[in-house]
Amino acid sequence: MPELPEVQTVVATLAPRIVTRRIGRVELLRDDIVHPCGFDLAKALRSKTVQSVSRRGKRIVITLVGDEQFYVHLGMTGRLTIDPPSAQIIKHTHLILHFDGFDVRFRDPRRFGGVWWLGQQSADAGMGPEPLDLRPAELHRRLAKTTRAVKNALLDQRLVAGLGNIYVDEALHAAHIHPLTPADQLSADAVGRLSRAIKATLRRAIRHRGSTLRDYLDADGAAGGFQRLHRVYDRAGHPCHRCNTPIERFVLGGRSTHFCPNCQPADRRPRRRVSRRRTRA
DNA sequence: GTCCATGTTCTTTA
DNA sequence: CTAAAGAACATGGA
Repeated sequence: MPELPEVQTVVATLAPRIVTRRIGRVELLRDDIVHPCGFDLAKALRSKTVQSVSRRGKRIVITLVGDEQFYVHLGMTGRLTIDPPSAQIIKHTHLILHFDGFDVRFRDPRRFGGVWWLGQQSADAGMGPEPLDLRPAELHRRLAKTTRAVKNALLDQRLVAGLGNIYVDEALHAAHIHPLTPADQLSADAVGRLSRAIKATLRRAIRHRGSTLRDYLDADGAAGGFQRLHRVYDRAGHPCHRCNTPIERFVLGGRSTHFCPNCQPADRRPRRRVSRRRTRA
């Protein structure tokens, strides 16, 4: 479930615990989560000290003293948590890094996530720019290269890195853009709104420590709070907070897509706005 | 049993 | 050849 705000929150909770700390024993309980396949991760990490923890797109990048690095991708259900060494090892725990006094454990039931050893390589390969420092003109240039629906284009990590199903739906609503709009047909004005909407949505989500719908927890085991502020995601049939029109849901590229038919019209220009922002609680 | 899920990548189709 | 659409991956919860 983790998109940029959730990954950022994991990095923020993990970094202060492990930076400058030394990894002791490494337990790899399931070796097919390691890439490249067959790489001896335990050997590479044992007795190494963590220099930094950062984020690139949805990747959690851990750099060791000596500048070798690896990244963890949480996939759909992955968690990277700090646990007491005495904690029971629950099902689907695939990797344990033993530090002095605590463990860092990677658990991922669906195993869409994993650990990628980079060595001296950068974590940038195949990644688009970071959305939080992407200029509108650059976003416009990138969107203009594809006829795909803007929602599909924004989910493409090579076009821009870090957005997923939740935040694309939320940002398109904030920008008043229909998800099926061909990416290359967006006006400069629309891309300007989209650029601001993406940044504002991500910043708010980070401030609220991400969204927990089902599986996501940060490194301290804490859930996010942004799901309570979603305007469209998982709100099909509920009134739009801006205009009270029921939010609609359809499937696009195998992903559920949520939008307000009044605020995000397919063709026509203007829209109605109702003064009331919220229905009673 | 059925459907659905915060992601990515491979395969198929146009 | 390229771009876009679909299927596949694996598990669990409603």
